[in-house]
Amino acid sequence: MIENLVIVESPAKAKTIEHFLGKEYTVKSSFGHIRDLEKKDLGVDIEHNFQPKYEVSADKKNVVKELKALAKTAKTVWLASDEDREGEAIAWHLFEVLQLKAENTKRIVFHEITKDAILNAIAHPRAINTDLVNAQQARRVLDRLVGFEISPVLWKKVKPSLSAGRVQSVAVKLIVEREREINHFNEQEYYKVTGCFKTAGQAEVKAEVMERFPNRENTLNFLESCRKSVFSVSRVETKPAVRKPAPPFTTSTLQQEASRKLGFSVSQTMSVAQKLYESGKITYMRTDSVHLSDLAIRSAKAVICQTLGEKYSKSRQYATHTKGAQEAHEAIRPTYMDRPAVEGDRNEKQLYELIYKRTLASQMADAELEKTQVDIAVSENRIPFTATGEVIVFDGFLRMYKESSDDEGDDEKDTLLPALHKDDRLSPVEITAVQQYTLHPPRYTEASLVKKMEQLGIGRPSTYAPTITTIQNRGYIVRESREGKKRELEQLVLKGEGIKTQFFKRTFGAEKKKLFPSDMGMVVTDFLSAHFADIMNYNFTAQAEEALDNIAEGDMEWQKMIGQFYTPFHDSIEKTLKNSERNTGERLLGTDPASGEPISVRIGRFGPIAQIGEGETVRYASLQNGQLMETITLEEALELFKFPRKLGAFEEKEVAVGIGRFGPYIKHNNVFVSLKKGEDDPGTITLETAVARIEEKRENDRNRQIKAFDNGILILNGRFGPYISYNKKNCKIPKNVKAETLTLEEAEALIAKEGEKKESGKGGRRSGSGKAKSTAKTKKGEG
DNA sequence: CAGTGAGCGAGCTTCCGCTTGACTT
Repeated sequence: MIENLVIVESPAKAKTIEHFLGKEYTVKSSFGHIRDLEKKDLGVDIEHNFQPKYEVSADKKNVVKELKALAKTAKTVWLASDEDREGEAIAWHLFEVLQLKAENTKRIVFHEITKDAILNAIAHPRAINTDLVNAQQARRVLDRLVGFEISPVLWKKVKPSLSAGRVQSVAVKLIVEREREINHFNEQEYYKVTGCFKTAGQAEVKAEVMERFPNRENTLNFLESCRKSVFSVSRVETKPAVRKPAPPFTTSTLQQEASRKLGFSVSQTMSVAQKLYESGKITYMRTDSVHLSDLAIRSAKAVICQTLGEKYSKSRQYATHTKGAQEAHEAIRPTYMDRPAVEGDRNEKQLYELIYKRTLASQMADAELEKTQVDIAVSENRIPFTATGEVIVFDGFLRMYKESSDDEGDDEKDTLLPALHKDDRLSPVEITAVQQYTLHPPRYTEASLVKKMEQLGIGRPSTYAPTITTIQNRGYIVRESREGKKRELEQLVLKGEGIKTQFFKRTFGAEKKKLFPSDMGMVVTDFLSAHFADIMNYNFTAQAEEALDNIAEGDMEWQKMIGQFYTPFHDSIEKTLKNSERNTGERLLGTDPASGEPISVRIGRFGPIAQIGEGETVRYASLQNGQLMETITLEEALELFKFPRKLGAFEEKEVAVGIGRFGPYIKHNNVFVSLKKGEDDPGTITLETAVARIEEKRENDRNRQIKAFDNGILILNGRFGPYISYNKKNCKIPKNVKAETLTLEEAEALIAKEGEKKESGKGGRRSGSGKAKSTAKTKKGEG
């Protein structure tokens, strides 16, 4: 028999709250939603006014059992899920599934986990808000209808197992459209002029010409005029400026900054933050709110005043402007503001420090700057040089934290200018014009995609990371680093009397961990845009949210909203199934000059291929990594058919060079050897070089080997330390066993053990759900 | 990990948002 049962969503939260409430209250967690639409089938009864068919989720059966038992004996049940659409629905599902009674069930909400907030909530219970619950049901049903009606169309018309959805399809579209912008980008050449001058007192002044020069001739003319010119200060303007701190972290801004400053992936940030949350070091990490509790603001103020002085403190409350924000939680902040560092692994320490500094900085004074702009007139030309200086008068929050920007290398520095006055004469030291090219818009990183999604109101803090994983697992996009191309650039230098031309090399287009669309991503995006334009519209979610708000306000019936959407939507499903062709994204490139047969690209069973001819004489070649069907040229496609190229024989076996998924390789006696990047060209490599590469690989393999037993068991050094290799199977060596002294018997015992594990693992997987399968797939892709 | 790409057909795939572990390498 218990007095009070309080149910919250998260177990970590339950623990904290139990502390605040004392013995009279038993606090349990529902672990999020406990019930959902039927896993199989549509789960929505279209015929009967879209009646949802709910079932308790498989992994929540035990939770429900426990809660039900407790609820039976409790005098009062307090439903304390979050105060947002999903939280209200969780409360309602709990009420239904646990068969609670209205007279002893109370709904309470709090936005911050402080004692005051919780006691206040207990003092002001309310009933479940049915309108808000209905808004959630509408959201859920809408997403199910979109996902489960469109995906099967893709299975029929494009490829099995593909998926489409309100959020993921638009996320892919963003990446596809950006790629096309880049492909269609018209690069412009220009010259940028910078100058170094000296004052009468020999102080150095660096300045640049703000105007871009469109071509070489133009630039030379300007330099010529500089040669004959005198330089003098024509204007000095000094202005005070202030910079304000950024608001404390939300999920999205934390993901962005952890990506920029720490190099974390979006999901890595979330799992590290989860650990910090579970150990009570930070507040909840899935939030869209920048709100801070009064307690947090007060204690931040105390810490700042004590460590830095009162003038560094400025208490601020921030307002959330994000589209569709629901603000059920606080911003992400340290639980205790007087803890600048915490225990934990390296990642936890780093992420905590970031959160700590950002939160404190948000409660600090503005930075005060003095910006100076100086124009330097060129006597023989109307175009001036401009020098800018920035001096920090008072560092304020900058002492603690500075937000990074997505534009790399655009960091402003504290540049000090010497004292300059109007009409001061300056003598030129060196004037340099550098050839430049305008840059295409940047590809998305995981974090910048999250930023964009948040701006469009697509997805929620709890789904940003999983959505990015999903669209990669489906093969719509890839995250890759690509090497850029070196390019020779011209530099014109005016020093003394002469103008010298120099050349230097710079890398263009290098990409680090950026998101690229695959051919499949492009084909599916085009297919969906052609047939389901509404859903692919960037405003679709925003418009749906408006309708959901109406439902939440009680101004509209949820079934009515779904009905208005469904009729035309289902019509387009039927039409697409009936009228559209199977879509492989086929594109005709031209004719093969050798045979005169047509050459085309399309998505085949194993991915994108190029094809020459048809019928008996048909020939296929896979596209290379990084090549897209949309942009590949006839010449590049013809190049693919030159492989595999036979080079000759070595040790009486054939040596051939080919191009595979991981780049160019040499094949000899069923052994594959990669070509050396930057050195070997698959089109021209000789037998001699190929043999040298084979020998190198053999040498490497020998070094890898720790021990070899007579019966073919090998002890090898691998990426994860020493392991046993036998019959192409690998087996880990436990940490407490020394690889060098391993005997044959011990090795065999380990292999036998590994075999057992595999067997039982396989059995489990076979009977497991589809989820296990997709995890396996992911592993393969990463490996 | 890297030569593949026919055709048939059974049985399966899929959404978004709330939550944690349970799994390997």
